Amino acid sequence: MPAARDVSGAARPKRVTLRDVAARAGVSLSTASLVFSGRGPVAASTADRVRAAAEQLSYAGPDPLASSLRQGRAGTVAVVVEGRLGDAFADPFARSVMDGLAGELDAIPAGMLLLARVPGDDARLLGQLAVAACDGVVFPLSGPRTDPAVDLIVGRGIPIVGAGSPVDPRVPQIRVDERGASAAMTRHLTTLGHRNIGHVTMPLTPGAMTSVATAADVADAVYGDARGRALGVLDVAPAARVVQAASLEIAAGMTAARLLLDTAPDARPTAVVAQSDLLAAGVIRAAGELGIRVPEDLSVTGFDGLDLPWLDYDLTTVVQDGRAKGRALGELIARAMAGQSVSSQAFPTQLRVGTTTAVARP
Amino acid sequence: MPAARDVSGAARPKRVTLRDVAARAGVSLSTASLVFSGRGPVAASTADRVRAAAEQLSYAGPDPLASSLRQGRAGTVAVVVEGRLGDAFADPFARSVMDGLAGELDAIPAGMLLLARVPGDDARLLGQLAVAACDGVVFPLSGPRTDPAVDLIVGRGIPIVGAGSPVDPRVPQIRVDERGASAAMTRHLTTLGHRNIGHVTMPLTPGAMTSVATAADVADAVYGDARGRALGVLDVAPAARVVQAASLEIAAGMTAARLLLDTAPDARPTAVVAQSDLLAAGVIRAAGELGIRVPEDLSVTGFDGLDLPWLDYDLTTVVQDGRAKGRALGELIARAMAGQSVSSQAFPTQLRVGTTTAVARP
DNA sequence: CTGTTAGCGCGTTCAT
DNA sequence: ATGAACGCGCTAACAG
Repeated sequence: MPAARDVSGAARPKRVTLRDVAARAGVSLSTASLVFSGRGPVAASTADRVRAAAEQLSYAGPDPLASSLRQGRAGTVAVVVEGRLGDAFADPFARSVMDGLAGELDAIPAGMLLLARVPGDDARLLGQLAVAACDGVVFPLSGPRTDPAVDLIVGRGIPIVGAGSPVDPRVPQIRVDERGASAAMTRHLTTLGHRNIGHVTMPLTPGAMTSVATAADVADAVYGDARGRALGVLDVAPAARVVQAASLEIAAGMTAARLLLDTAPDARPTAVVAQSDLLAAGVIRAAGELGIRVPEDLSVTGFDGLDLPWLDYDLTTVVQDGRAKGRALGELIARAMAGQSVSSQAFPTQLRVGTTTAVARP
Repeated sequence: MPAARDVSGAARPKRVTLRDVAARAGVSLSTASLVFSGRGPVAASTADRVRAAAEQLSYAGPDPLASSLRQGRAGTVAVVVEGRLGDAFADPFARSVMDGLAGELDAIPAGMLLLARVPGDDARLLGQLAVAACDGVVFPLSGPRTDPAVDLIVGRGIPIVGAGSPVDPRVPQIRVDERGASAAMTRHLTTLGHRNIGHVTMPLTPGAMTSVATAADVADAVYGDARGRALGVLDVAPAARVVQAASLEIAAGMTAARLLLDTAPDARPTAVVAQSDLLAAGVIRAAGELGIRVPEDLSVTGFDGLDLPWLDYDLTTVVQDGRAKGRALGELIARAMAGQSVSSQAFPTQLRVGTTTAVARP
């Protein structure tokens, strides 16, 4: 009694395979295979017979799993986002990056396997990456600068690319000069005469709470982009008071801003550099609630260059094209998966002056 | 000369397999397999030998593809979102549903394969579904009421679940009584004395433009939730003027609202029922620009019950728990994939009265 | 507790 | 243009 399927043969509705179709059509297995993949030359009449047989047997095409195994490729790229799914996509800039990336993956073509790094549960991500069938891994959003996942993925012989993180020689990047852009923005403010500058950072570490951050906190930041942007501010304004926001949401920006603004008027910053447009919107809102006028009493800057129609200002910000960044990531992983050697690339940003910054009042 | 790999053997860095590890450890293939899957009882010393051998050969664990083929499961659930990725996640409610769904898929455990139905390119989605390795398909957001993808997926013998769409006896649903909730909301307004009611719908069809919609347009709507909500309004206020928004974004709500509000004051609606909170925010904003006060001159209602901190009102809306809805979808697909028979379930909503509705002025 | 055996469903040589 | 064979890498069922 060799195989168990003989036992259950009567009960189980045995699945129809390419072999069955070939038999029904009176051709060999390989011929039927060619009909479905469209790769080899098959006589039209033969092909029709095969397709007819498939329809009769209600065969829906080659099994993706078996096909993948045979071809040695999963047809899938894993995309790692930071935080819960709902949070990861809360930032419009993140969405535009994902959108551009999705377009390029479609073109490969490859499916997009979405993996979330839930804060405080790195093990889950590692487990998923260990068993996920994928041909490449993309870290499209800023994550931890060092990541144990890299060893794992490299160990499986799968290419990785990132957008600034994880920092590892084996991970080619689409890299933005966060520090330089942030420094340029801060210089814009000092040029306008601002001397007392506040800074609202994105979370520096997972599970961050709203808090005042020291230079050491900045230097030790887990998240590379937040670190870079904060360093850029401190490069130009070493005395800047730095407050860390608890998330990327507007409400978090408001909370952080109050730590900066709810003080005696003469100690209060005349300008606040926020690390994202949404945080900047929160700063503006908090200022409004405190009766502080923007930009007369307070200049506010953002980062990313989002389109925020509900904001009554044209935000001074650092513009980066998220869709293009996503596409660049897609091209990078596509080339890496094709076996070509790829290397990190710089991605441009541009300072755009809006109506939220003005000369400092004497 | 049987196999080609003998030819390329010298050149190609042959991949290390479980067989190699077993040989190195001096155990049989199946024993090594048990060590990695942790399923069978293996002597601790044997297991250590195997793991040591794996490390020496830098073997990163069983190939997911081969493992999947053998087990007959991909370990992946396809999740179909409507529209481009960036757009699909623009709606916070959609994000909360996805978040809840992701949590349940994690628990199965299964990966989440994200597929987007790009408007005007249904073929792409069908192609992806035809070759995607997945054990189930979820339509978590409202899509077309009829969908050719259903035949394809059912043909592959894979379970499907949805949130109101596609409408098909083979697709169990987590179903919201859109029509009833919308009618109840409209009744809230008529009870307040409103007689001239306007309605802003979500897109009724793919590629919708801002436009006045007739009863026939509503009846023919492709998207089931938009249709149901509009029918609910018309059930209670048959004379309601209906305008279709071009997207779910605030700006689209503003544009649509102008069609309703930018008229002679005595012809203008005294209340507008919007099909989503974001559209309602657009209506409020458009009203503000036209000097129309909310709720004194105009009552506005939404749908979903989002948390919109930047809105200066507490929106009157229909609350539904998106996270819970996502979880319900996850449980449903999990049970279906386990071979259990599942059936559609009702999902509750609740009318919440805020500060954007008031009695109609005489 | 370990080894042996038999495929999962397909794509790809080669020879005809 | 077609068919026969082989094995991708692994796991499930047995036997010992």
